[in-house]
Amino acid sequence: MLESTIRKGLRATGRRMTRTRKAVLALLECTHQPLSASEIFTQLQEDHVAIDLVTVYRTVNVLKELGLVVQLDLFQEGQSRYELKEGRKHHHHIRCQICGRIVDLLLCPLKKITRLIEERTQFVVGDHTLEFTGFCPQCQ
Amino acid sequence: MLESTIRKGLRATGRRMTRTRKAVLALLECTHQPLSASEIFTQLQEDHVAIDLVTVYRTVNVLKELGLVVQLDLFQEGQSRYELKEGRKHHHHIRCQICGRIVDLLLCPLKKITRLIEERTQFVVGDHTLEFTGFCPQCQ
DNA sequence: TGTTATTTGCAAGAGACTTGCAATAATGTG
DNA sequence: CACATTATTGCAAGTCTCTTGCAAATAACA
Repeated sequence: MLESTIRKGLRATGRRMTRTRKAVLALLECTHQPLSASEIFTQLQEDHVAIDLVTVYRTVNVLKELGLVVQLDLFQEGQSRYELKEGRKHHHHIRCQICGRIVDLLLCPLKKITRLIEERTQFVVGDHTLEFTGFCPQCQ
Repeated sequence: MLESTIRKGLRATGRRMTRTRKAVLALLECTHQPLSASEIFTQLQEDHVAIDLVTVYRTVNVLKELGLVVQLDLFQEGQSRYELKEGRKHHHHIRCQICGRIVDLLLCPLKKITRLIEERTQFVVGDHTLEFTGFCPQCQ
């Protein structure tokens, strides 16, 4: 996404475009895997971007609030991952239990299910998580 | 489940039936919500059962290894919950965002989806999580 | 009842994430 | 462009969930 557009989004909520926010956005933009905070931290260090892990956490939270980034909680990983939204459709993931690779599943089969659940439970369904684990072609 | 059956399962792996294991099992048996370790701890304290939080963690892990208990990681809760398996079918949950109440969804709509994912990704699919949040009838 | 190995409680540690605060840097104004 | 203002950063320390080490307690079984 255009930096100026993001800058406007930040300004609209009284925030500023900073060196570190640019760096995190750029990293998420060129990475095709959802990254954890510590992975973002490590990768930026390798890229010689000075940033603190605390700032990574604060940055992904801001980007999440702005709706630029989605937070994923994958199956028993014990940490969150973040990926750029960038106009992408809501989707789910499968993670290889061996190598940890995460692949997007370009579908969400839950629309009918959601309606069924609302009928049966009388809940108003908000959000859902659906994540798979398994063995990828290389690790089988 | 019968205590003697569980005792046999424990013995078969060189383990023992203890006061604390009985207490955790009994609590899970009479509770109709998946409980977190700290909830188990607090509830047992109120019931005047002397137990350490560490022992709760160790106990639920043993019961999980024996296949007596299922570990749930609900949507962005930051803690695991445990519920008795007791011959119950695989199922999912919905949690109220306001009051935290958890309701069982007595269905799993993912068999066809799993096959579709295996075809498309060439993964061998192992496990999955599917959890919903929303607003329960009382909190709407 | 006694022997032995498992289990427990306590203290301490690990890992993910948050908060307080002073120093730093982005903004937009003159 | 320089300045004043206010958000942001880095550091230290704290929180929370969960794990590990170890000596003392207890279950199992002869």
